[in-house]
Amino acid sequence: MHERSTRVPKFRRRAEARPDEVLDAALDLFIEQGYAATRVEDIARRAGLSKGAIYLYFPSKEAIIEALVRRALVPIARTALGVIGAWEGDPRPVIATVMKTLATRLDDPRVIAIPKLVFREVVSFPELARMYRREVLDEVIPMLEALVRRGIEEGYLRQVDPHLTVRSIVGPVVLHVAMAEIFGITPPEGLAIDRLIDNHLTILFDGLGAPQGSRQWTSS
Amino acid sequence: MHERSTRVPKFRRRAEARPDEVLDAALDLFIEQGYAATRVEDIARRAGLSKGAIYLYFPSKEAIIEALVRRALVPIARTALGVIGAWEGDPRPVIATVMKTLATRLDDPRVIAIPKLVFREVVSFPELARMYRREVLDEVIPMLEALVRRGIEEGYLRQVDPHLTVRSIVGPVVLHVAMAEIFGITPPEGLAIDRLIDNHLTILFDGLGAPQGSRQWTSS
DNA sequence: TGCTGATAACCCGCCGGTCAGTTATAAGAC
DNA sequence: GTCTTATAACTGACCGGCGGGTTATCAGCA
Repeated sequence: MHERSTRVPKFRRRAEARPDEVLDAALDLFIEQGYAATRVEDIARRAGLSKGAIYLYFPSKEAIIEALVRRALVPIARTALGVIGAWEGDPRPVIATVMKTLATRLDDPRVIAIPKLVFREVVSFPELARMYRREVLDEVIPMLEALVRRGIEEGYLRQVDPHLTVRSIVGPVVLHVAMAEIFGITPPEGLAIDRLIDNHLTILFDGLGAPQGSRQWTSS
Repeated sequence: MHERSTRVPKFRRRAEARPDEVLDAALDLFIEQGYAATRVEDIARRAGLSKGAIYLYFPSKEAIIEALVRRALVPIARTALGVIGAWEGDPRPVIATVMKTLATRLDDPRVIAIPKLVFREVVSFPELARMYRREVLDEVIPMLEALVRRGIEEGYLRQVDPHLTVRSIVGPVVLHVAMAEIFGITPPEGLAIDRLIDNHLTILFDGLGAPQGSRQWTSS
């Protein structure tokens, strides 16, 4: 990651790049050891600074984790918006695409780290959960709900509760990642998230029940 | 030591009950404020003790959380074992029963608190995750897998990957509870976990797609 | 010479853990 | 009963380190 050269220029960059470097270092350490166990001094060292310098850019340790989550939210929300927006006809291909996109993104340790952080620290910092809900969930969930609702109205989908059905769509992926992350429980062949998605979409669209005119929804 | 009485109470004020009382108090506080933010003194006060007395029963703060999780695991594992064991024929009714049982149990704040604790503290105490995996997951998951596998072999279920399919079965319930717990996102009518299960089982068994031949335009 | 980014020693409140001392309980002795 | 004795159960003051946050000072640059 960081190369530590012996001839290190004392005053390197302009101050503009510093905050992001601090956040990068903090994210690494929060992933490794969690928020409470990470000292500000650790963050400073990894960012190539002294502890005091941290406080030139952030007023407190808590401000670091908030800025970290806030910074991560921007691209997530932006990505999600584009995909679903305008769509006519059968919503199933859209669902399949969204799932694959989601799976790909969650495969990145530095992406999955954010919801993990939010979850772990939510008791100490409720503001994190509010941010995450406002910026991500309140954008994505209603969109998926609307997608399901329209699919029902247009006769493509069975009569189900759109709100609850969103859980049936994304729940398995979340659980898959969570089990791998926390307990190290993965399929014999590794994470195999693509295979999970395929398996799940088959069940989701056509049901677990007996074979009857099954279809393949894998697009790759 | 001189012991002569067949009556068990050797010398007690309340020593026998103390460890459990301490664990109860600790669970309450861990739920409210998390492990790191809870002082041993807090636990002692709520249990009606002084801090020093805690260390008569537990060697360290970490031992408290371990004992807490361990105590919770016994009934969980025991419950799960009985349900699935011997079953012939269509596995779908068993799955439905298991799901409803799971949902009911997770509705209890003091039950759901345990996996939440494990998840939050897993970075600091990997032993928690190992315990949880060994005592709960490694018991339940293979059983569900075997259920699915037999269902396939006997022609009741579609050809799917049994391992991955377990995620499609329980994932939505986990996500439902997690969203409610962390972000306060619930259906308009409240948690409605029974309705979630019904909706999910419909999709799981029969698929999200409209029933064959009934792909109709909106029928009121 | 003055400004800025950065430092390292310092301060101090917090909390896990300890321990000498105190109190409650029970069993004999009478 | 009640006095004595033994000890389990418990207390609360204390310690030590740890880590978040501060500040006096410096080093480079124009």
